Amino acid sequence: MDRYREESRLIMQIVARSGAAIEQMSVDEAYLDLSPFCQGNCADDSLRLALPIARQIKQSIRAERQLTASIGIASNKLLAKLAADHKKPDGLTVIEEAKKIQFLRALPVRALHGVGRVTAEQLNQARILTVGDLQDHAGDLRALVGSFGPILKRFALGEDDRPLDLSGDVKSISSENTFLRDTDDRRILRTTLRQQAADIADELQKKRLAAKSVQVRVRYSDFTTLTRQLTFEDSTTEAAAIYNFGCHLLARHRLVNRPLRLLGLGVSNLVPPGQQMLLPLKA
DNA sequence: TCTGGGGTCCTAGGACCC
DNA sequence: TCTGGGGTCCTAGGACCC
Repeated sequence: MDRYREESRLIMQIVARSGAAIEQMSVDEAYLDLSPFCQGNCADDSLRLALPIARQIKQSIRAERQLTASIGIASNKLLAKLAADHKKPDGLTVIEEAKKIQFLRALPVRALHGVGRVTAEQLNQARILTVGDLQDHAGDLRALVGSFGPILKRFALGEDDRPLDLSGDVKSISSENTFLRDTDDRRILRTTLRQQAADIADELQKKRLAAKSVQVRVRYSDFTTLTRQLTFEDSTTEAAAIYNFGCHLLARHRLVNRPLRLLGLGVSNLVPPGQQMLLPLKA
């Protein structure tokens, strides 16, 4: 895994040479905003101006890392991702504004960002199978998918105004383990929790953060999954404290009343370390 | 996919305060 | 004492993404 991370870092360095603003999504995926370098006479002209930059990135990755990369060029994140996935190992796909409706029509609804197993099932039951069906749907999608309705409609039409998230802010850090065999052996559970607390404390230190909430997660043999969390006034960076809160949560809610398939520990409510509590001001 | 691990966001209910 | 409304915080679960 560390090999992956290192490779990822090197490739992101190559990508960064484009000068574009970058939002890294995972070890092997990132969005680039090339709009400052690609101002054409019309939207599709601008997209075409991105082509040589994309070719250069692919070539550098191949020359320097002996790896292929798939790139999608489009006017927003939704379409760029679909374009990148269009041809997989070594692709370069442009979705032009003039052709986006047509490109989307035949795709299953599941292809759209935010449509997972459950939402796809909801839509399918209403006989909405493809993105084309969504485009043609006259009624209010809120009846089917709640507040996601208006966004889903826009996605179906290839419209997406989500900006790149360049902040790099982390909201939570967690670690979990699935046991080879379900267990309620306290020694095994304590050892696991202690290691997880140590890993989390390491990450907190690397990211220069402290946590104000601790959360445990258990999963039983029937796949029932429970989480319990605790928020405190002072923040912590210490493995021992995180471990203790984890033990406390497990005990207080009697979560180990049968063997566990999975045990997880996490922190959230992250703040700069050593931050003092703000005292309420009274006039 | 009889199901691994690390995340984010949304919703809904309850507690608490004014 | 009971009633009401609004706002905020915490908690838990679930859907989704990579």
